[in-house]
Amino acid sequence: MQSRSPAASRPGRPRSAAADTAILAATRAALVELGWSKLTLGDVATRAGVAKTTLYRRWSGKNELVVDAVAELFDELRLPDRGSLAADIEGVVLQFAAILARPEARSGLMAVVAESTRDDALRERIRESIVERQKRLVVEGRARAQARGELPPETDPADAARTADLIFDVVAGAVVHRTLVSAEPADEEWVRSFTRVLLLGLGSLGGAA
Amino acid sequence: MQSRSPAASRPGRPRSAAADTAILAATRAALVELGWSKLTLGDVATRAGVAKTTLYRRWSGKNELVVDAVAELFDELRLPDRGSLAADIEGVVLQFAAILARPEARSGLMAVVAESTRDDALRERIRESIVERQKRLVVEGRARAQARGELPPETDPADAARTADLIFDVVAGAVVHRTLVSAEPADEEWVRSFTRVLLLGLGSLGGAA
Amino acid sequence: MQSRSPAASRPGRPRSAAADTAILAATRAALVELGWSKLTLGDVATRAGVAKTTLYRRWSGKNELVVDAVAELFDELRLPDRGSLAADIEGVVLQFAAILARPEARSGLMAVVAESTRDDALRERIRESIVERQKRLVVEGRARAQARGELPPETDPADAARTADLIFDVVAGAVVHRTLVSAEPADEEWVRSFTRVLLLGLGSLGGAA
Amino acid sequence: MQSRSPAASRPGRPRSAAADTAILAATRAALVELGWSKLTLGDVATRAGVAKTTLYRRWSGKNELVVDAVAELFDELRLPDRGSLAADIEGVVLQFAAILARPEARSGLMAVVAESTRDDALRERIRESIVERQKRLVVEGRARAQARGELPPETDPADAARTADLIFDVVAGAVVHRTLVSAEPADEEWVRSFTRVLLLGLGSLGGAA
DNA sequence: ATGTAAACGAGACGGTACGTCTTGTCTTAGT
DNA sequence: ACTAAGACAAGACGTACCGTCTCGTTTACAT
Repeated sequence: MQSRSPAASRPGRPRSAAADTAILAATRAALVELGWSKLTLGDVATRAGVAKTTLYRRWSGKNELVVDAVAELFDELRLPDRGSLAADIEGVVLQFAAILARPEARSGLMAVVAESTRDDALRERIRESIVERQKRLVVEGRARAQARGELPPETDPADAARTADLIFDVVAGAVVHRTLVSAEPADEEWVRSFTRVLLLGLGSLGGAA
Repeated sequence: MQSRSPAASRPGRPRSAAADTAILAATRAALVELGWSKLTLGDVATRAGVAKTTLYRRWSGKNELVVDAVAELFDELRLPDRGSLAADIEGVVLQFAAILARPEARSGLMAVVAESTRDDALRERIRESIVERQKRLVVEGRARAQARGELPPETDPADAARTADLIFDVVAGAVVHRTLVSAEPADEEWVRSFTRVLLLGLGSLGGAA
Repeated sequence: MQSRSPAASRPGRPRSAAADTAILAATRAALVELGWSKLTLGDVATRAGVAKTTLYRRWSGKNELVVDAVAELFDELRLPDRGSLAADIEGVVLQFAAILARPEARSGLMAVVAESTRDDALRERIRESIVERQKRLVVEGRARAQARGELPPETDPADAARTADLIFDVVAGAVVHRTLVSAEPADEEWVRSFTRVLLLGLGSLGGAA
Repeated sequence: MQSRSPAASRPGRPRSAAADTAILAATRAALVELGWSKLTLGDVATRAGVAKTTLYRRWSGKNELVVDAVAELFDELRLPDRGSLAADIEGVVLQFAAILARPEARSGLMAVVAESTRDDALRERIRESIVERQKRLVVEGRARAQARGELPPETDPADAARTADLIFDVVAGAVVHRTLVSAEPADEEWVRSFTRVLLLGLGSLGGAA
């Protein structure tokens, strides 16, 4: 969705707000049924009850459309306050895994990431709409853990940012890899093991599971 | 590449061994120039100096072809013996990051993973050709660390397998996410930080970088 | 060319009228250069400056297209009034022979007739577009000869139709066979001999040529 | 079938005589089932229990093969002695019509004639194998009619040849056009009408049918 | 009996065209 | 100015045949 400057009352028939919603919903439905590679913009337009022209007027192509359709899914994520850092991490990872279990996310997310390796504008759009937007969970979680005394307060803000990035890559990467590449469920047992490694390191795995 | 039963001398003209090599090389070249979504099998055939039919006789489609072309890249990975578990991990992660920095891997790998979310046969092929094949690095690395006394020996073999899977998901996932999603280089500094978290846990990050 | 019901203003962009003309002309040009069997629809589309889809939207295949392209050639035929039945026949047969001497007619006509032996819809299309349309020449010629008193008026209309069919088969068949099978020119001398046989019968051939 | 110079015992394995027979029969069977345009040499080879190479060793392509396969059909034609020229003509025309009613002849004959408009070697082959070979019927029929006194003896041999060609074109052309273009049966009634016109001319049609 | 040479079956090969599909643009008429 | 509908140019898709080739095997004749 490209922002229209002041959205001030421009001449002519205004754009239908309902169309945007219908198109994004139709995109997700098509992702579920067909997957990314068999999804066609003509089909999405038909499902949304909209002409292809309308669709192209608002998005420049399939990739941008899918990014927007998928990005909405991740806005559901909430950081629960379960009383401890470990419990908080487990909670948010399980939510993340649940989203990745939905076919519209599975197929769409990896596809646009793949496309973004050759399209800088697309990569920036993904970063804005998905990555940076969810990084808030790491920042909040760490602040809460520091308040509880579970983690030391950081000194250098640049260092803090670098650390947040690292944690985000480790957490998101592990869940995505488990779910999409290894194709195994990120269930409660796995999440507990993962959280222990994250907090204590590999050495902690020696003892009881 | 599908295994021909015993390759026993069947009647008719035998398949050209050179064609396989040429096709896979052409596929990688096309991935570099065009990326996955603009790669066409007709173009690959032309680059390889081969007819489209020859290509379809050996691979059932673009996805299978790209899996094979990309899988060969990861066979270069070696587990160096650098004297400590941390150093070994850093070494192999840097190699992995170097492969993911190559455009033929970046574009191809995520795309086939995306496709595999809707194609079980493809997912199995990826697992066989890439995931399980490289999991050897985790197994070897752990054995070496246990020999050094850096990690406790495992007792339950089922548990050992589960742990290897977890480590693989964490390592591979983090590097892939850093490289392709966050689109930041997995350079020596990042690899050191990552390895420290992996071995010691989040708490270790408080002190000096 | 399939008639669109009332061609009433249907929604959407109307079909380009220029495309039809360009396609049929391109088809004839391709018949001249390549002949029927090497004519490809992709090539016709390119020559006409039109996409293949546009072509397939209007014709169901090569045969239908060639029938339409060839049929237009025969619409040039005119029945001259040369004062006698013999002279009229000679005139129209020479025109017919001249058309069959053109490569776009030679190659196309026989080919679609051959195809029509296994395709009833195609046969009907040929009959409508070519055969029945030119049968007018026989009907007009006979009426004129009857007006001159050269032929007796017919009594039974069904019999008249049967006779017109017979004459058409004899005339068209002889010229086609001479031109395409025997591959000899249907020149003035031949046409004179043929007309004499047609009017007077084989016995008339005994005397002077 | 290209004649091998002296067929003298050349070295090496001799060509299988059975293969020729099987291939021509398979060609006719394929013409019946598929028609000319869908007949493929690979399919003919399979039907004949023969490799494609064997087929190409003997015929240079589809057209040559079909000419040979169809030519054999016309060798069945016999000139009956029914006592009068009219009866003789009717007899042989009915035989000719019967052959053209068979699907292997219908589809194949016109197709190769169409192809021959752009291939001089093919036209010559058709003339040799089919046209000139059956022209004997005209020559014999005329000789018999002259012996009976129904036709005057010819004086100029060149003129006689020209007349035989004309008659052949008229008879063969009319039957082919009736059968394949008009797609009406050349039944006894039609043959009687046609023979009357041929012998007596158009004027004879005025009276009773 | 052995050697030589061509024909044989099988099927892979480089090509070309097929008819369909999707893309992104364009042109109409209707709102 | 916006919409729905659909035609348009472009070009990839995966399949089918083409006619050629490369195999290993078979069949004849001439030593």
